[in-house]
Amino acid sequence: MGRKPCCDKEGVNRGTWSVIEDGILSNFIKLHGEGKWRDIPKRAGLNRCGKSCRLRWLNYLRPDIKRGNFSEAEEDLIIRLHNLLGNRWSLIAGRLPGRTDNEIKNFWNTNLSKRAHQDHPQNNKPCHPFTTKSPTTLLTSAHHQPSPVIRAKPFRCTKKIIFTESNGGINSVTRETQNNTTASTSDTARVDDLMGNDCFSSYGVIEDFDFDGLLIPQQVPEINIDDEEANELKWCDEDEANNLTHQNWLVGQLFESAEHNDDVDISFLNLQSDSFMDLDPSCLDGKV
DNA sequence: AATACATTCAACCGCGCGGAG
DNA sequence: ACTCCGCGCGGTTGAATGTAT
Repeated sequence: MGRKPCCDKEGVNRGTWSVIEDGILSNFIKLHGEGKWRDIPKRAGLNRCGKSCRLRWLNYLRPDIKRGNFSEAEEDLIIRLHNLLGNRWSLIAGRLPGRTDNEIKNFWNTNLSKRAHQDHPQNNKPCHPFTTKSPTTLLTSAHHQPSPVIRAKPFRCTKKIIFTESNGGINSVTRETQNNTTASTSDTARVDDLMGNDCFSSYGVIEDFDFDGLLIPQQVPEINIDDEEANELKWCDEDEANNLTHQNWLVGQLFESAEHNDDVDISFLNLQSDSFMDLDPSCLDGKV
């Protein structure tokens, strides 16, 4: 049985939206709100597909859309986030208020991807799949190939505590992520947790992982963490990080899975090259 | 001025996911 | 456990526009 089409394509307007159609859709959504996209064309009196209405509203008609050229700060953030997340445009757009995933995707494809290719011609591949190499191999190869892209993969952990810097003080945010926890977080929220509003400027400590000291002392020996902190992963701002390690390797990311709140993703951040590298899950088998 | 070619970006398309029943 | 449905996502297309010849 085939998939039911989103609408009857016969006799439905397609292509560029007219000013009148924009006005009808805007007014309808302002009055009745978003959602039920399949019903909106009929209710609003538009001869359009519901999907087309949704796209037009989200990408163009929403009042909070920011139009115009991307600033340097926005470009920089897009590049960093693309490094981290790959082609997950909706997630990237979630970090850029007023920008849509479609706009960012177009901007990347027409501008930034070319620049990235010029800067690192060997790294123009799309987001690579999660590797099965050993962590040691990963660390070694990452030094030679400084800009791999991570694909987040979940790891199970038992608990984490994150401290975030805010308004000059330290606010603590505690979350217990044990098996069968039902709390959920969006992808955007988890990126917020990890990156802060200023992208890598936050300071935090993540602790109580059942990693048995696997990661820090053995796989990232350059990091100055003593035995008592063997189960503690740190992430800091760049100045702090440069003071911490001669080779500028630092555990940089921990992702809470949106689907499984008891899982996290781990990657390493190379602060010299701003590149990320993920960790082979097999090394954690039986450890977590 | 006319034409060809390149670039941009709004819009479309198909697929996958999650919730409801 | 299964199907159906609505929604959102990422890849792709093609019309509009810009630039070169």
